[in-house]
Amino acid sequence: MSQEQSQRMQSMCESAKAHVDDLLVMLSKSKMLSILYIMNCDKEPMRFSEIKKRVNSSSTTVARRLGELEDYGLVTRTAFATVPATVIYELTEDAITLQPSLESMFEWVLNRADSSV
Amino acid sequence: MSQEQSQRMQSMCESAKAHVDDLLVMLSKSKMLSILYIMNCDKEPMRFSEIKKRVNSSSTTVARRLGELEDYGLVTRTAFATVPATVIYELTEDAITLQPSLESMFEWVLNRADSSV
DNA sequence: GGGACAGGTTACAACATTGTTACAAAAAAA
DNA sequence: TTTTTTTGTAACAATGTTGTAACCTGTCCC
Repeated sequence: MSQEQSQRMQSMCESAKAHVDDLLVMLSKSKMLSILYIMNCDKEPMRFSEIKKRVNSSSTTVARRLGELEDYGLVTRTAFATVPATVIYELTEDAITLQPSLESMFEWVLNRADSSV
Repeated sequence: MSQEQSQRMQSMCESAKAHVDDLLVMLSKSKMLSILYIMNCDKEPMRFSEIKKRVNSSSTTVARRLGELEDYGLVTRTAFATVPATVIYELTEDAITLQPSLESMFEWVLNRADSSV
């Protein structure tokens, strides 16, 4: 890492602690990163049941996480009055800017997994 | 994102789920991201008490998290037989290759924190 | 009327995690 | 001799989180 980056990191570390903490707590909730992960994999809008199936969790937890993501402005929820109901979730622009980080994180995991097999 | 990258992402999403999941579960534990964050900010080896103070948590939790990070090969623990004891923690080479991802994640967090003030 | 379906919500019991308290070790200082 | 310090660990009560089961809405189909 360059000196310049290092300094930026330094100053980043000194400020905005509370907000950072909030976000870290949110991202630390169970299935949260998984949801962002799978929505990141498959860029299409995704239905509730699809998300639930993919992260392998209960309706309750998935609903809770999606609600939190919506509150934080990371996903949008759109309901269609079809029969039966159709609700789709999409990452917001904001969430999409997080993609590169997640992606390189997952790549790191995979490289690691490869060399440890 | 390019088509090629998208395809890479796709194939990543189909394999090695277990490993990714392991990492996500580990990173989701309380204070885990915070610990990596502060160790990332301040690249020097860090003492137990310093980490504890910075993440504002109990000895028990900090010890648990550091143990998990050590098990996972992301930090090394070095004890010196001084009086009183001195123990330092450092990110491993492996963790350092993960830094750019975490760093950009933290940057994303900070940008968001800023704009929500 | 009675399903069936998607997409939830609510209540609650089961389970997991956290912090607190007590304790330990070792040597130097008071 | 007692205190002080750092770095933990063990036990356990308090707290937080999860999944389960039940229920709900709205509409189409039989």
